[in-house]
Amino acid sequence: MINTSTKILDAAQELIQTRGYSAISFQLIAEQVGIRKPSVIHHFPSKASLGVAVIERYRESFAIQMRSIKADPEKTAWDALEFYFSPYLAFAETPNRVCLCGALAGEVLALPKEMHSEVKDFMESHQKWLEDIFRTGRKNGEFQFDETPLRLSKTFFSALQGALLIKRSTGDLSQLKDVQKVIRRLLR
Amino acid sequence: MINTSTKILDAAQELIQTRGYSAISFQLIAEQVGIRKPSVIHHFPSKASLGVAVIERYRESFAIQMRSIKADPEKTAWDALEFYFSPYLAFAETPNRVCLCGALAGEVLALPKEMHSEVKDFMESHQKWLEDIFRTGRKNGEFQFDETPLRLSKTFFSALQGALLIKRSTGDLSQLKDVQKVIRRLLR
DNA sequence: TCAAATCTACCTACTGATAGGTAGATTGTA
DNA sequence: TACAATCTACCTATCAGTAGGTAGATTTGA
Repeated sequence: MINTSTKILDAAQELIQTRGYSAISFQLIAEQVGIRKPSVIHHFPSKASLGVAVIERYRESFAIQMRSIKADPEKTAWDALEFYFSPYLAFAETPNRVCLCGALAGEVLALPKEMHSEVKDFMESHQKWLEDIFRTGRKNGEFQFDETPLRLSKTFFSALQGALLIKRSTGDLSQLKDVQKVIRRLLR
Repeated sequence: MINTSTKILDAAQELIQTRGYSAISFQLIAEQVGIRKPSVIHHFPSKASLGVAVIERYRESFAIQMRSIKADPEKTAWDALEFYFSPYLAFAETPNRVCLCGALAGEVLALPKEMHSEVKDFMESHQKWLEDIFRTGRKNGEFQFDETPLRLSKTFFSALQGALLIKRSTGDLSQLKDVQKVIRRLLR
């Protein structure tokens, strides 16, 4: 049996990823979970605290998976890259769904201050992971490229986030698939 | 003397680019322009009609400039690319400002239906322009690349839109500058 | 061991603020 | 004088959040 707090976090995360933080409300989340609005507020006393909880859980689950990939000596840089690609593809399969932090970045000015640094840290840590994958892959001969790993990670992270954004308005899944294809080919 | 309708469109566009469509209101726009809320509604009878007007004006001004570049036989593919880059840089100089359609794509589900196809058409026409620049540039020997112009345009358009999005949350202008740098180097 | 105290989860009913939008009077100008 | 632009005053819906309370499980202490 999954508890109410988790149900609220699940509902809030999905709603933020599909509709955005400004567009969601305690009322909407309560309806999804099947309880009343003040009961949601009982678990998360403000919209800001709910937002922070959603983003912290999201970052943590990403971080755990990335750490386990990096710790595994069996995994190649290609494995790590494909692993990094996989959640983007999963999001793109759901209509209108983007990366949580991509959704939040789109409306930072409408966000409570407590969430700003969470979004910023998310962006920076993802770019660091990618940079690390590129650096390691080139060092061990898996990847070939002329750019610096830093600039390359910025470009390709931008492209992945942008692809989800664009796919949301065109409905065309190939936006993301083609971006991932191009990234793979530019590394060979 | 610039007329009230134009002032309203200017204010609405800037507010959408910095805060998003959901976050703006007739009240806020009225304050920026220096009139009362019902006076704004006199010019644009609904929020949806204002949104559509903003995006149509934006698309048209972009289209006019792109047509003039393409019609000019003096202009090289590099010129066209640098011209295409310039508004992104201009947006990035203003804190929190992104491409209008990037901002709108981030919240399509919160948008009135009339605006959906406008955003979609914007995305598709921008990718077509880029594809055309890449195809022409390769044909006349200015650019070298192995990918198809279509996939390359999707990737780089994604990267430009994504860079603005990310820059908004990190505040780091180099996100966009590095992406443009990488694109230039990958074409040589 | 049994009852009082406390905690958790949820409820109904409300507040004040703000949203988009309307009705109708007033003002400025050609 | 006629019309567009602007105004004040208002509407209803919805927002985040509060007040005050109920039901039932858990903990505490004589």
